[in-house]
Amino acid sequence: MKEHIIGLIESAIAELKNNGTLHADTDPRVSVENTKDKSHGDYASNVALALAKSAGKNPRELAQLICTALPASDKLEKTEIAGPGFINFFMNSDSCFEVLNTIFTQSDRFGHSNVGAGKKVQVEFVSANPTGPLHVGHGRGAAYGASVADLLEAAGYDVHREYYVNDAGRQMNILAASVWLRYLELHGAKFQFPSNGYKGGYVVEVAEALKASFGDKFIHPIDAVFDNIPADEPQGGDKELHIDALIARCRELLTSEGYKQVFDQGLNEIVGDIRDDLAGFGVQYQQWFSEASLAEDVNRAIEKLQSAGHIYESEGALWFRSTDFGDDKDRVVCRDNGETTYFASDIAYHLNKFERGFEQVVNIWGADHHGYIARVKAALTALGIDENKLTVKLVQFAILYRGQERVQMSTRSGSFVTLRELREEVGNDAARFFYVTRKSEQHMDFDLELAKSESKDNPVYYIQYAHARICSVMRKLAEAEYQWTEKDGLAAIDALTLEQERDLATKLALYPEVLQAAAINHEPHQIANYLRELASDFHTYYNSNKVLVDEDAVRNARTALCMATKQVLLNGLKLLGVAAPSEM
RNA sequence: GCGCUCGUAGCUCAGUCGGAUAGAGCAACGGCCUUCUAAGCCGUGGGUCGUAGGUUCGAAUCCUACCGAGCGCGCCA
Repeated sequence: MKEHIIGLIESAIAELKNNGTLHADTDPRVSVENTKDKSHGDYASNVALALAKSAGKNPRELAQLICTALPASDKLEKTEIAGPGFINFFMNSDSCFEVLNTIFTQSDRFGHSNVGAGKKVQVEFVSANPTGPLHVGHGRGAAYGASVADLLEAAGYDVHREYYVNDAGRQMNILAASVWLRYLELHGAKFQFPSNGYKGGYVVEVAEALKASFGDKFIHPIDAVFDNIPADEPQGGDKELHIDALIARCRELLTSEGYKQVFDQGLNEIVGDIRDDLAGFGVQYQQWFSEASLAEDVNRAIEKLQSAGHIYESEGALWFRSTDFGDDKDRVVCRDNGETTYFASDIAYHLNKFERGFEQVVNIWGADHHGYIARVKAALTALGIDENKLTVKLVQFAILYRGQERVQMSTRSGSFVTLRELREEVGNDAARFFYVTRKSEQHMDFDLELAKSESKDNPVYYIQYAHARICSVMRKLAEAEYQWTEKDGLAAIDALTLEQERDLATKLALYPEVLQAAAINHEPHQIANYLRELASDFHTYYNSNKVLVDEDAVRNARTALCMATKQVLLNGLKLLGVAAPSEM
């Protein structure tokens, strides 16, 4: 419809150019927007305002000229000039309810588009270190990323969802050592657990699984384990040196084969747990990408940068001159001990992404990683890849409240609130919805009490209830032994004469546009807000008008409007990963 | 100190490409169940869009400076 109006205006402008009213070179993009106020019609355009200056006419006069030059349209009831020179377009009733036919025809694909044109896009999200269960902070990235991916798919992109598993590096070694020490405890060893080790209860569970799989295989006398290990922090030593020495001892005593078994036990148990957790949250991936599998790519990436002249050596380390590409400082890619850095892996990973043929890459990161964007983009540019193909979306942390009271989270103590606990407490639907109801870069307060409440305060229930109400009407319709088909409904569409019916249909017609904007801007909250408005319009209508009236035409038409609403609610909720219950 | 993300009603937040009188929900107050689910609906009040300049027909939106909040600034991941 909007395109239709743009077309009308464009041909009007073309005509004004022909008769010399407008300069031939004036070629502004025609802007048509949805009106906020119904008295302004259904659509409005500001072309006259935008062109007034170059045409040397006042805006209202020019608007009048454009209006007279508009070709006739059977979709419009009238046009008006208003305010400083806006042109308002009023749709006629038929074109207003055309959308019902479209919705029935396209059903679960209503709102989908092909703006993505099958472009391959990768969405990488969550990617939390597999050193422990996901906590509530990861939940927001999970809900957001999953919805963004679904939105892009609905917009015609070929979407690949990926989780980058940080299965290399020091943190994982600390986990392996922690698992092994807990395993020794299970076999009766007594000692002070390292202050920098992973202390969460899940480590003990992994140790138990290790014991179940391998029995006594990894037992060593505790004196041998702690012999000549530098003191831990509580004993006046350095906690980093202490844990590093324990890792080295672990490798030494278990040999590389045994160490790998312990390491893999931890990795697999925890990745498995994360995978189950996310699956329970309705979040699925096409691929779980292992950092460790990049080993060769890392060297290749560094060599590539080297041959392009972007690497130099200093203080025994290899540095990437990222300052040439807008970064604050140069970055080490290979340490003086010969080990490559995490950043080097990340360069390789991003190179790998583009080598796999993704035309667009979307990374969803916690806001604390924002300092990383510049260097990754610098690396891409240095590798000859257009940095604009990478979009990084930052997700701010959610602060949990229980009513007025802030819920404290502390990772160190191991007593943090896990995503799983959150899901069990408030339910998947409320959690998914609440996480995406605010724009991602906005700080968010997450009130557990509100998310749990089954009342009108809770927007999730409000929207779901609208869907359930329509399902209920359909059950009543069947009980009353009325017959209804989409065809009957569409045939009776003239019976929709109320203003509220028109408002509701107009809102339905807006959905494809909202979906497209939400997809392009990676903003699922637009869907959440839209659904709330749609539910509100529906409740208003439903409350003041009976659907199942005796008169066949009115009943059939209203039922059609309800069914169309039901479809759009369902489509929208699905994109947010929220269920659409048929009764509540 | 430098950088990133922000600052909109008492609270939580929308506000799309710069458009008309800045919107929702909650909270507050007042109404509506004999009727398809009251998990709902209707109404009222509530604003210096952090501050000060600038850009223009027009600024919550764009630019600059400042104030305030959070985060980041490692040969950790």
